[in-house]
Amino acid sequence: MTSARERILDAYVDVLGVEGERYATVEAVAAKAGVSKGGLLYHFPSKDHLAGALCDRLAALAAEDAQKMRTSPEGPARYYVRSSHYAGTPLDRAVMAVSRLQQTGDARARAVIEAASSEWLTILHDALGNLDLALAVKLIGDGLYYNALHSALGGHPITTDADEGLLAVVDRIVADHRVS
Amino acid sequence: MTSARERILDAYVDVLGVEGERYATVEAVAAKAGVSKGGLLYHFPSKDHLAGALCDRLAALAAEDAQKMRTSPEGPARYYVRSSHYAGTPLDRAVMAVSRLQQTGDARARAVIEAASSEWLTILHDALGNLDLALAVKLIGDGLYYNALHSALGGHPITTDADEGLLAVVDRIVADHRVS
DNA sequence: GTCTATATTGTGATAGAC
DNA sequence: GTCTATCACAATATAGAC
Repeated sequence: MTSARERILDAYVDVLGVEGERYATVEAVAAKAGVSKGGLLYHFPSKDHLAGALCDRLAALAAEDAQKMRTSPEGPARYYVRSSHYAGTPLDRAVMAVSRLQQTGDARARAVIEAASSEWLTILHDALGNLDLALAVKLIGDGLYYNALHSALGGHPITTDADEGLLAVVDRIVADHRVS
Repeated sequence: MTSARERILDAYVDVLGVEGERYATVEAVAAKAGVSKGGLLYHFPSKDHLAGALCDRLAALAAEDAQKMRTSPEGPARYYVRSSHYAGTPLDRAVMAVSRLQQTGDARARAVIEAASSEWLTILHDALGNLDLALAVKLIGDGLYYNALHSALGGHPITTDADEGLLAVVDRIVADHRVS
């Protein structure tokens, strides 16, 4: 049995991702986690603490992912674009949730997204040797997140499969710039 | 002097874009527009009507833009990527505002963004003749919006200049695929 | 058309029982 | 550790004066 703390955090991610920030009330999250409002507020003294814990979780998951991306056999560019297709992984869900949080003006949410984003761009730049090219690849991945962000609400479960045609275009862009 | 209705709608776009959905209360919007809460609710019988009017405004601006994009001398691909850099145009501001609205689960916001998105992709597909390539270009533009969405909050005024290096990469991608 | 109350509801947070 | 009240406050919306 996972700890109550983790279950509550999972429920928060879930409600943020599926219903949106407006519906992620303490009561709704508590209900989803199977505890009462008071029960939740024992583990997280305020809603703000809950948000902070979520940001910490994303920071940890993003650091893990950066490591995988750096050492990926297919190369960071293909890895980034492929993994930017929403597939419901813990990282995907955390990014979606914190993106929603960030829209409320939460400064930590902004900072953690900005940090991860900057790290991913650095990895692409290191691998591709060209900042404009790295930016183009990064933006394709970000665009996938943007679309997921707009598709995921209102109970639409999304999970887009990695798009082979798009990946082929990315491969080609990268290859074309390498020979120049 | 613009009509009070338009002034209120402008204020709504402003607050949504700069402070976020959470702070876009009827009172805050009314204050920004220089009227009272009751004054606002005379023009828009409910907050929901206000949201609906904003979606209608975006639909009109997006239709205008699609026309410009189709007939752009630089070509739809370069036009789309260049104009996706946030420059504070009425369309930029409306997209940003409705994106924020969409995050609350508003169905009309979702529909209008989805419709514009689909139209832009169609134009790119028609111009480039290759759906995967059109998708890649579209995603680069969407990625720019995604980043603007995260940068714009908390009083950070953004207005990114069009990035010539990125545009050059896009030109090259398009050219490379045309000869094949 | 625009304002000042006021009613109503929803939300975050506290207190204290178990 | 978790629950059931309960409080304090903010937000939408209404009513009626001007």
